Amino acid sequence: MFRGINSVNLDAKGRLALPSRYRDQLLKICSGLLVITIDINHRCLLLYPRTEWEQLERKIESLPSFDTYSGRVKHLLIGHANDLELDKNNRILLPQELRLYARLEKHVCLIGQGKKLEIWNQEAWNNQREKWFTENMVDGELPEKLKTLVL
Amino acid sequence: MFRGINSVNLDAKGRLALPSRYRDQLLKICSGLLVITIDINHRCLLLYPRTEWEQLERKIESLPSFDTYSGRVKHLLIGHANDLELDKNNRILLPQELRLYARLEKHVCLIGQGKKLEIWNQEAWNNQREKWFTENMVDGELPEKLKTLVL
DNA sequence: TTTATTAGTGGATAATTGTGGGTTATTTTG
DNA sequence: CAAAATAACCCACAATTATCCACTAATAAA
Repeated sequence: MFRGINSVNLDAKGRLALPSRYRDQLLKICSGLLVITIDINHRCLLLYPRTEWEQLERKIESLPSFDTYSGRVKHLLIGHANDLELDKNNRILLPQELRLYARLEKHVCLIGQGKKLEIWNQEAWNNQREKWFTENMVDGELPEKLKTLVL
Repeated sequence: MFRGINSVNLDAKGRLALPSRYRDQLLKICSGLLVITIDINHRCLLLYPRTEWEQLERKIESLPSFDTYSGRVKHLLIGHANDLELDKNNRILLPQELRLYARLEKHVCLIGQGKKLEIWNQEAWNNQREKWFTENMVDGELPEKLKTLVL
């Protein structure tokens, strides 16, 4: 399980060093094999252990072929997915295409989100966070599950 | 499983070099034997391992004969299917007819989509992608499977 | 404080892949 | 059947990528 924020720097080649606390975990559950893809709702990237991704991919693939929205989700998620592997220094090389999409330059944020890690442009993350704080939730729009959630 | 985007160039002869990461996989599952056909929903091409295609073809053939849409699907998919084989440099020669249909010139995109690869005119792909990003999904129109998908 | 160990960073080298084109074989066409 | 067009095959160069190594900073132990 991934939790917490890390602020990390990409090097000139677009490599990202994962926080060492994730290292053993990743080697154990997926031998350092990962999959990275884009997030559809925000301009950020999603990093999955290969094993986790494959489960998700099966679900995505089984979405109906002739449904417009399903096709879109398939194209965007699977179409942008890249296989990655940890190098000996605990780094991954982010594909240029995805770096451009998420507008990643030097300063990026790693956000632990359970089964996956999110990778944000640092500034974009700060802005998004501010937005979430200031925007109010409208009660009528909350799904049942959220309404009954006990923190 | 095919995933991810590759930007590739057709050479003057209309040959397409497949990314090397697919090579071993293709030789293993179908000895480099492929089938290419057109996509019905977009102006792009679909590339299947021969083995995959044959399974799909059986399903397509069994579609009801007196249904208008089924007939259309049969004609378009099976009618445009071409057998291809990888050459020694890991390339395939795209039939001219199909190249014209998908308006493929020099710059094309290869999009991994699970069991198949899609081949797009690069510009067409970029446009389509932008469209998908900017158009919002309408909640009421989402199929159940998509609504409950957890990324 | 000093030393040892690990984490983070950068870069050189070697291997692989992408790309182009020349040559030979095969098919098509008049 | 000859000529032209197309396709298959092969080689070689250029560009990119992966791999490896080395240095510095940071942390922990002595």
